[in-house]
Amino acid sequence: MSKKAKLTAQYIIEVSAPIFNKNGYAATSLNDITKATGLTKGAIYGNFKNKEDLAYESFRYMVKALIKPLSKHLESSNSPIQKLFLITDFYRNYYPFSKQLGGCPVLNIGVDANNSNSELLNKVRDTIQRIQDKLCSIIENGIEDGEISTEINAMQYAKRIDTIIQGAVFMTYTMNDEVYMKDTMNHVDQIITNELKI
Amino acid sequence: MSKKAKLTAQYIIEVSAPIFNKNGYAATSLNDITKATGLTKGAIYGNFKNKEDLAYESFRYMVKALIKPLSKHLESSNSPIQKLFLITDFYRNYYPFSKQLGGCPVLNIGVDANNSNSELLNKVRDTIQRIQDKLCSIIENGIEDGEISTEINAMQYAKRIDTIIQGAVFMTYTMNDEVYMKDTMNHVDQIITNELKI
DNA sequence: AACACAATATACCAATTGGTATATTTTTTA
DNA sequence: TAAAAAATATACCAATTGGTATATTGTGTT
Repeated sequence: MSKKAKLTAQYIIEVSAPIFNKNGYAATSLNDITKATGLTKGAIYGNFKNKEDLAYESFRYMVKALIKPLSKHLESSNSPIQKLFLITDFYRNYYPFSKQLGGCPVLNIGVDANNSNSELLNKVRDTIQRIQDKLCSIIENGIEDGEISTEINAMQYAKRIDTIIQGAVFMTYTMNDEVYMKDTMNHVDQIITNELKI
Repeated sequence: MSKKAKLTAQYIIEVSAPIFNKNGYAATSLNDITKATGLTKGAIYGNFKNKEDLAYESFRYMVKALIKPLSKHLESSNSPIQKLFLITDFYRNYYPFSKQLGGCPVLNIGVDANNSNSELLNKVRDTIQRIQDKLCSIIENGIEDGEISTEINAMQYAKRIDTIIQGAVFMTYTMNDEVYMKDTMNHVDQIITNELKI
């Protein structure tokens, strides 16, 4: 793949990702993609094996565009407890942020690919696992640092918090009401304060 | 519409509903429906205006099939606090129960219809609203009966609990792991016991 | 049983689907 | 700057899409 081709491939991904994210796999046609990119099928199929391959790469790109700002946001503090509060802080603004990417890829593609047995579903699962592992290690660090109670099952709370956040994402989008996100993040803060924090 | 036609219409709905629920609107073709029902397009379009109309009626049916058993389950007790525990009890078995209907219609159709501006999306929103209203009135009854603290904002907690439950549904399905549902319901029980109950 | 009417099946429609073989253009290398 | 190679555009494919007009079958009424 030449320098040029790499750039076009990247360009196609960046344009296609929000479309797949918004509409789902089946509801996104090659015509949607050629229209949006201004390229032809020749360019698309020259750079991607097929529609599924492009959807897969689009999801990978979307997750990166989501995780990077979150990771950066977490750098503002070294305290595990503060990092947890930074997570709820990040998600308080997640609706407008993710909307500009066509929605939450984990939620949208997770549901969309659920009955497909595709590589896409595996990638979504892998993404969720990574997020929970990251959360888990923050909690574990908090236990080591003496900020978080030793009684706490780190992975259990990582899963819980992630589950609650995803519920808030679903509700916020479906009801088109940010109150769900804001109030749910207040609730997660309560959990951090009352159950995790020593 | 004759007695016969009403039966076929109902039959078409019952067969189509799990298909729409599993695959989503765009990924479900008329061919899928004619194959599954053993009927022809003539029969489908004789009983429904178009594909969207059938999807709409399918969702309505799916919600009924979901809400009725829940309502029945709640009749086991008159105590509002016990009713709340009966809800988490119901959702502890929700994965196998809803799987047989092709998944959770609120989650699946909610995400699927989100960028469609369709009547379907309005119906999903309406369904969520109804569930939360029901939850809210249980909490309000609990406050009146002196089982639940008067400090509690009933609607706020109704939304919170519903949000958490939907998160659990998403996680359970996407990760194909009932642990999410079981642990999340334990967490909701904690909220009921520690925050709502007097 | 015969008629009228409703319900379903058949046969078709244009438009769109994902994908490909080939022609043309652009980029890279020598 | 030519030649080689790679990337993109064009033109096409069979299959499928949602939907409809019409023919056929089934049902209820008298």
